[in-house]
Amino acid sequence: MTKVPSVIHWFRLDLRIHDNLALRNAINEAENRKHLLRAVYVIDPDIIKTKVGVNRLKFLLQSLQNLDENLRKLNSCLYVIRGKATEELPKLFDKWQVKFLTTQVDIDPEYVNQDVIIEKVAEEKDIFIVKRVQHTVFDVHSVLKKNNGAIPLTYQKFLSLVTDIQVKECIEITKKLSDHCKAPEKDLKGYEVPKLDEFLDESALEPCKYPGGETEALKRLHMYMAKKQWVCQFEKPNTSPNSIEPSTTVLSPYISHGCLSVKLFYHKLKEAESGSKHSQPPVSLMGQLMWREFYYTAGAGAKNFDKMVGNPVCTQIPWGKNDEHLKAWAEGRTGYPFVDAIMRQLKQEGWIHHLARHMVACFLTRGDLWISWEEGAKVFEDYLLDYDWSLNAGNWMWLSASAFFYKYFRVYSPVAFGKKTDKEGLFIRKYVPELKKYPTAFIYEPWKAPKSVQVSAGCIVGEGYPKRIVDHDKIHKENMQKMAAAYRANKEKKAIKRPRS
DNA sequence: TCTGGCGTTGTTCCC
DNA sequence: GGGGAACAACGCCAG
Repeated sequence: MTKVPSVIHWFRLDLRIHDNLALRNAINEAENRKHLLRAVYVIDPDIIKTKVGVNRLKFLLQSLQNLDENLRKLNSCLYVIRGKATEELPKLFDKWQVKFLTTQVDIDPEYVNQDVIIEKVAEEKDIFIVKRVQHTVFDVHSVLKKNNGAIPLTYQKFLSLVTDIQVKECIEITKKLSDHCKAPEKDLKGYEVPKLDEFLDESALEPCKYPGGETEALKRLHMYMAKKQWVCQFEKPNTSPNSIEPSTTVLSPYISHGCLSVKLFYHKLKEAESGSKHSQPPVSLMGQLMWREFYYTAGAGAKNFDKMVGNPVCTQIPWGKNDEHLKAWAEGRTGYPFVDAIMRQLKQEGWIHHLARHMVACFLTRGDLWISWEEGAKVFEDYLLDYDWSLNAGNWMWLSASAFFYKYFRVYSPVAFGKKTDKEGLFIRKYVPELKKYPTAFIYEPWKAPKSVQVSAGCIVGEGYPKRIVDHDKIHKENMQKMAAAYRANKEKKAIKRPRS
């Protein structure tokens, strides 16, 4: 057992040293008490096998590696604990004589449940815990309180709640940790940052398009914020879902892992916008950030936000089950080239444009396949680098017209939608290479190509590329009727619940 | 209690 | 090819 007691900062979704108040609190506490600072991250090897896809795992490990490098600049380092937080941390509380623990506030039930257990253990062991809101711009619980505990159900309503809230300045850690607060190097044994090959075979992975880490995050942020005019003119609906290079910032994976502070992003946007005419929420870049806050607020306020049943904001829809269709969708072989290209980009690169998410989410749920949004959310959880509990559930509910958005008759066409921004089908040609020689006239609808054209393009529909698993023109109309019926049933149920007095 | 305005990002047809 | 209207199938919220 160590003689000198310890202060822990438990990193979770705040894999950075900039604007990390909880980390600064831990450092200051260690200095004042003359304790050792232990910066820890807990990684559960089992979760990796089930929920986190290989690309996201790689991103996470790169972020941890970079975090360790940045901590070393502060005369500290990162301990990576293998196992479950609720089992491993209590052991370390004893081993390291922990007196003080800091961490960030999270709303993902997985973290919330962990917190309950850890806080109980900490209380028994007389460990003081400090939690800081630093994964959202606003404290979502105080936003809910401001709305009398009700969940804001529209974006505009949410904006009206936060418009007069003063956002605090970012904080920096300017002083290095004193040598006497630095834990001995030998303590690190067994807690080193994992190399990729500890968890996966790197050779099986695609080249890394978006490397993880705080350093990369800040580089990316500054690159975009330097383009003041671009920032001020940004309007999301005018960006392209199917450009070969992303038409938006791709800061999302860095934000979801906390490599980038949302508060820093907020202030940088304010700075870029100040003194210039600029676009406004919901379509502006600031508007994008506010969408995130909106979903976080809803996710914190609603029970079972990531499920249909027992979720107060979610319309109950009798989705069907079709594992073959689900699999075809997830693997990018629905027979609709635009849908398949998007799903293959997602699987390969871990990121797709927001409107591309609209396209495939609508297709899976109310548009074509009539499969529950919960199934789609699970696939996204696996594949997305920027997976985020509340955003994922919120957006899936939006697209399936289960909550927040109700115009279910607006269905994305898997043929027409992509053409608006990519007539030639370059995006399809890249991600569905078996169709790359198809003439432009048939690139979105290869089944319409005469056999001779299919032969000369080197790919027969039904052999080299799948036949359509559904007929969109027919099925989307049937699904609209089902949506109408589900809405009617929901309305009747509500009327029974709240009878006229 | 009722009503009209409005909501980040639809499609298709027609001029 | 760009813009506007028809299509017909919405719920939330402020007044």
